[in-house]
Amino acid sequence: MVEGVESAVGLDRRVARSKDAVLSATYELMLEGGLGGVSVDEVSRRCGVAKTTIYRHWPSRAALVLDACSQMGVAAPQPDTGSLADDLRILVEGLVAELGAPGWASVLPSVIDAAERDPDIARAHASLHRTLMAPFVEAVERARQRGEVAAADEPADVVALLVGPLFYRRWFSREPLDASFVETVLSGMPGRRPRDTP
Amino acid sequence: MVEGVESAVGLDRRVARSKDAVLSATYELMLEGGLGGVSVDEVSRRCGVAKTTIYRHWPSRAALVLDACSQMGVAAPQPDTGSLADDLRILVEGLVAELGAPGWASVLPSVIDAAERDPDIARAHASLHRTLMAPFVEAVERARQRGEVAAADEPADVVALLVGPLFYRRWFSREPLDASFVETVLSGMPGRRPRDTP
DNA sequence: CTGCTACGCTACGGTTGCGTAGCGTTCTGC
DNA sequence: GCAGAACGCTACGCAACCGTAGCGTAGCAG
Repeated sequence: MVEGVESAVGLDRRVARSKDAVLSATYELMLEGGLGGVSVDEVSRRCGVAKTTIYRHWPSRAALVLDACSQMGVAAPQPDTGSLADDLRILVEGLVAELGAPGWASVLPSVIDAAERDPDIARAHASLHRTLMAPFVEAVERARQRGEVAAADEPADVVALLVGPLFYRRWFSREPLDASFVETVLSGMPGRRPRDTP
Repeated sequence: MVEGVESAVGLDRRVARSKDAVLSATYELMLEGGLGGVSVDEVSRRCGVAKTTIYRHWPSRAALVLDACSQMGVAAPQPDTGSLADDLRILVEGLVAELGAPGWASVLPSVIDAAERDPDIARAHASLHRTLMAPFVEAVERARQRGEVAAADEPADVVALLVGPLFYRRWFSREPLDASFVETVLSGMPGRRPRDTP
């Protein structure tokens, strides 16, 4: 990693193989026990890569967790139907599916908790959050340029009103995220009539 | 705790004193490091109560944490102005203040994370959540009986639309919870005209 | 083919934490 | 006062985890 000659890309396949295995096992452990559930010994046991090798690639447990953390979320594809309501419906349905599946959704609380006290994790969380929410913000931005949303409305605010209730249901109230609730949330968005006058 | 004769209420002041000190220190440690930041040794060190004494009152670390957890939130006073908008404004401003202060707001992510995998914590979280949100639900219920809210609207849904964005800002997007955002959230509630036609 | 590099293995040392045991002391309720 | 409960103290045993060292082996690049 420091040699400066051969580390141009990834000349040694052994390195790539080890790193992949380690990161996979780390991610798997995160799913099971949150960030705190990751231990280097257990990662080593799981993926068959020796602990010494792990420490050859990451200087500490924190660095490993942070690395796995940073590669977590995948942005949803950007919809572009020309209608904000339709774009948001697509995005929300994707998000709801993600929230119900065992993936980053089950790790995020742990990340948020850690971010409360660890600046490095806070940075990773910010980046992850940006990635996940970018399509939402972009959809609102475009709608604003089309005049579908008032110029005074901050896209970030609109997104908060939309996804806030979804996150709330998933983690805070732990009520089901059913279709009817999704409808209720969507019907409060700009470009639609308010939900008490349908 | 098992004697059955003297433990009627709290006959021995020593017990009350120890328990109070231990629970206080436990709560303090929670504020600093979340549920995972609580260790029996550290609690003992902090409050000056011997570790053996702690184990005389709680069978395990988990039981202690759970106990401290259960005594966490305090319900806001129930407003009753006769207007849903005003009631909600009062409640929301109280909640925003709480979210900005170092109290249960900084521990909740940790509780949520633990609840994801620990049924006992999940129960404590459900109870805590009920306590914190009860005034909101009650306010909406009353408004519904006054006809201010459509009978078809579930109070829990209305509350989710209201507080979801606040929680989202506090923990997920980590943007400031300023007055203008609070206004944006409040203006989307029933009994008010939608925010794009002021 | 050869030399370098990554790797696995074993074995540490140190820390932290859980939960228990035994004993002497102090406080409390009666 | 007095018996008994609660407490503090010290000292354990055990497990998990972090991070390091040394050595021999296997695989890669040239």
